[in-house]
Amino acid sequence: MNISDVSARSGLPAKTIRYYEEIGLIRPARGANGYRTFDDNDIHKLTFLARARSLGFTIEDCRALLALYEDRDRASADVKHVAEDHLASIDRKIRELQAMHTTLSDLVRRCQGDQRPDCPILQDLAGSADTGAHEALHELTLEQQKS
Amino acid sequence: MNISDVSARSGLPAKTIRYYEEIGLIRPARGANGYRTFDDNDIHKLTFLARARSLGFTIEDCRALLALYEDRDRASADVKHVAEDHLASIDRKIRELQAMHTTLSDLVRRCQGDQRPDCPILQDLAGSADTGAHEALHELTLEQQKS
DNA sequence: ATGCAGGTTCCCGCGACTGGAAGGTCAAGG
DNA sequence: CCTTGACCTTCCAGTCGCGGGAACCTGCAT
Repeated sequence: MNISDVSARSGLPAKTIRYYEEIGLIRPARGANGYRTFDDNDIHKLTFLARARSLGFTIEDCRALLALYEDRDRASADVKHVAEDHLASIDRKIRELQAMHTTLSDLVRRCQGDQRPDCPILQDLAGSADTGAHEALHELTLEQQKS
Repeated sequence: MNISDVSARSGLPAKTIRYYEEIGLIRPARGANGYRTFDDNDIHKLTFLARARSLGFTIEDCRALLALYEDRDRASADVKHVAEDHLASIDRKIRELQAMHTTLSDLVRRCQGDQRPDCPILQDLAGSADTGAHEALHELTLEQQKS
């Protein structure tokens, strides 16, 4: 099976599949012409990777998960650990985005959006700290800067 | 005022301030020794940028917002437009992350996390589509791939 | 023989920085 | 005057996960 077929089956662009080989996630065979030849196991791995990536796991997470997947003596605790760490980072990102959303939607709501130059959004960015939202977000982002 | 003072005041790393100059967001003066010399306006712009970046605006958004900020004849509608676009992209990201969170937290919850190899997380990644969550997320990510 | 759709490698670019090397400058202390 | 150490400068490389495109090779149909 050539790369474009595998691309269609896995949903991954051919470029991505080549990249995954380059970084050692898969090792497809090569035909006499130099073309990559994918077997069922390669395809299986690629769909695994596509699914893991779609859940937001990093490439290195995927490498670890793939290794665990192929290790029949793995402990499910190890898998769960990777997933929980990722889940926590998703949580952090959601909270960060929600804090932005809160502040921004408030500013947008208060902006007339007409031809006049007066604009609460610019006022906030310029540091006129009369809204309270500024400082609240600042605290939040400070808390989250560790990650 | 030298760069480390400005860094302390604006909260931005010196590296970042140099980068902002490089891409033309600020144009600090130079002393006879070649050191950057920042005036109040530079500092004002940098705190503006720090605030805008902390709200998730891209650098190009920041460039536009800064230009609007300095244009006394701007229409607040233009500012609002930039902010609304950004707000929409924040919304998309939140929904994407929430979809991941839903699926992942379900998988984590169902994983025993012990010494045994059986693991619903790996089963899902491997494509055993008996949960229903897989397909639901797939639909979602397909919808969102446009952005 | 020709065309074209596939495949291959290679290198550059993205965004928004961050780290580090190599070197110039400044103020204080011996 | 010399040294030390903290600053400043520029420049280059790396991050993450690919995507674009050049230049070239292969396979198959006409």
